[in-house]
Amino acid sequence: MEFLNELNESQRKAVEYVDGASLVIAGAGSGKTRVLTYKIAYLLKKGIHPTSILALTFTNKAAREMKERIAQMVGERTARYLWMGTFHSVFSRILRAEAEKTGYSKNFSIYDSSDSNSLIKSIVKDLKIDEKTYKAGLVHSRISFAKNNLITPDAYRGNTDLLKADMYSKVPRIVDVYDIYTQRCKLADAMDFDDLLLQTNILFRNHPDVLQKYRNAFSYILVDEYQDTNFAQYLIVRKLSEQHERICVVGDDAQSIYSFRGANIDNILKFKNSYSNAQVFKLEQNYRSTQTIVNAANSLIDKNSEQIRKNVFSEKEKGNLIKLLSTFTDLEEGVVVADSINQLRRKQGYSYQNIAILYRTNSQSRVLEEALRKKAIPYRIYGGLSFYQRKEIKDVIAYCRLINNHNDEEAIKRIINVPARGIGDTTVGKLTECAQTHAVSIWDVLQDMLAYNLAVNAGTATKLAGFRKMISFFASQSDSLNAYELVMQIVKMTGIINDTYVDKSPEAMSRQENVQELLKAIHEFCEQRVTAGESANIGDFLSEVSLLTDQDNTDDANTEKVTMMTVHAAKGLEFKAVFIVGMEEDLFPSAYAFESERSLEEERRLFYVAITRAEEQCFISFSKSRFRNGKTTNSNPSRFIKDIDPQYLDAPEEKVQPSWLQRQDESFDFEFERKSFQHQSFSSSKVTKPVERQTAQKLIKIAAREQGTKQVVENKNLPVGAFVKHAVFGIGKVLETTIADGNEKAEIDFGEKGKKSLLLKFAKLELL
DNA sequence: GGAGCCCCGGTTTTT
DNA sequence: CCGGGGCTCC
Repeated sequence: MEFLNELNESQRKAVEYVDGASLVIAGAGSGKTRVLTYKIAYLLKKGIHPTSILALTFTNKAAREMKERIAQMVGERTARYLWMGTFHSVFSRILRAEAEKTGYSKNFSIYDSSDSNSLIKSIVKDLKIDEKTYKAGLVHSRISFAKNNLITPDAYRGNTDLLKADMYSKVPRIVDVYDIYTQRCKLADAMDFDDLLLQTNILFRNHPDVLQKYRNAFSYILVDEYQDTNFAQYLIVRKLSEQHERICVVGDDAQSIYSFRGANIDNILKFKNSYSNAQVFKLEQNYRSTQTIVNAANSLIDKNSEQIRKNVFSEKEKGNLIKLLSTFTDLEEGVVVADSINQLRRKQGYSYQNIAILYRTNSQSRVLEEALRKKAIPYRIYGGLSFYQRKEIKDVIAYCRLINNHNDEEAIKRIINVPARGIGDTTVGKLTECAQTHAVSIWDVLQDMLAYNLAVNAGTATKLAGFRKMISFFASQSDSLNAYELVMQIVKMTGIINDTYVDKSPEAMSRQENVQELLKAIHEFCEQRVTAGESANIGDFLSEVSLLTDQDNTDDANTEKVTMMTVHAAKGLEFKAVFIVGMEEDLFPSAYAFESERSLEEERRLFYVAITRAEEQCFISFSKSRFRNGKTTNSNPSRFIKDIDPQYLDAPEEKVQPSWLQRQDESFDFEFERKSFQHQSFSSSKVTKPVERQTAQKLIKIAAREQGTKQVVENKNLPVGAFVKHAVFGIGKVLETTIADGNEKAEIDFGEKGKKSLLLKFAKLELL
């Protein structure tokens, strides 16, 4: 097996150990995926049958890429039989296969988060409890937490800790919502994402024979990104592997950034508690980044208390220092980043696709976009609304779901009046209520409206019957037509396709394109399945598409464009140059992270992930003010900057403060005082005074001193409506203030002297 | 039942 | 600033 020579010693050891449980701690850029793929190839070459290998990942993309690499090593004909996929897709397959033991049908629908939220919302409404207190997102995250910890509604009711916690949080009825939510999902023959794991656990618990079957089937189990597993996932893996303990988990505790989604870092930290004989392998050589970047990242993560200590090192060149970029406004930040990108291209020959801009929140992308656009720098933004979350796409999918599973409540509610066919909210409300009282699905009510005493007038009844017949007709076709042919019929007959042709507005055009795109995707899906000799009906399509996100949209990933994404989305990727922007208190770390040391440490890991994306150059920028939620707020450099050993940082020469910023301080005195009166604590030096030259150390000291000071000045702009006095124009009223190219401008009405647009850095205005 | 206005609230998000 | 949801008016 000469391919093992392509590995370094620790990688090779990790690959060759197959006799028992092992934990591979893989530092950033240390060849984690390589170890996994080689290990699978190694097992296959040792004669293990591909169907006995279960490899679990967190994204479809990771699974697909790994499968491709393995196919290259051992051949496609072998690789295709591997059980490789996301937790959710693998276990949804098993749940469908074992449907008669689960209480769900094999055609069960999968509710995505928005389906879950909308169902929760309707339940909260039904229970007549306050919708503001019981916000769908909040309730969903609690339900999700419960499910991830295998706490059923009954167990929840018996758990005094949870009940108390809910009482203190003033949401004591969460448990009722959870209970009803579970019933409604069941009635709709639908599982949400968390159910796929919960129900798998329940299946294994209630049916030891089934568990045993899969234990025997999977003689080797591998788990990628183990630091991101939750309890439900941990237990599935544990149950499947506890007899033979031929399990290998790979991950990096330093890159655990999904605890808000239920991931439990303890799973990796305490792996040895579950598998006491486990061998631990550490991959510590980083092949991605320069020494400076690796060392800087190490010095940062060293500040976390909860971690598995490791010594990540790089043998690449030392490389440039991490450059700190300090600006006064977020607009200026955009300009500086754009300029630096141009410089990287000119002086170092980087191309756009070598460069990424990473931020903490999606909303930061806007200003950056504008700055790049102004300098004609091409970019591509990842994240935001995914393809499958777009309305028109979800509508079409909802038709498919309803045809496949008539009881799917969220699907029927979604499309019963799309395109508009005169079945409004009132009617849907009646239908839902009627279904509730008889404990049946909405579809059941439609089947026999008279028997269920549905109180609608004759016209509405006709429309409902028409809808029901249409869905039944599609369903009757679903055996003879493949997914593509059926969806084609749907979009034509329902008028969805015509709906998108109503006008030539950009929105309508885009919807049209999206539907076409979907049709194309379904077409490809069908062709692939047919080539592989598999069926390609609507159910086959749905079971794939429900667990698909467009993270793996590779359409123009290799084009000449700068990548812009959140740090979360950047995990696993690498770029020659990385800009981490908005490194400010309350933004990164997020203001939400201050509740606990744990969440603060997670933010630090997030920053660690960001830095370690860089191969050669890393830039960290922060701004002294930022436009957020409609307001300009002042901000201080992130505490995390001072966590990095200053010897790896190149701090900026502080520019002389522009006069407009200084005078702004004065003009805002009254606003300043009002606020500081309200909040007792404030420091008078909100803005760093001009400094000729600041070393990294000094700057970091300032960061240290300023962090923790609550912001009191909210609006740096001249207040609209204020009266000002100008040396030449006299007294005027402020109509509007804007910031263009980092310069604050004000539109001021000077009465008979007319309206003037003035740059505040030049106009000597006195606030009256 | 549907279009247009007002008010509120606003992290991250592999499935 | 922005989108979503609730409300009003046709």
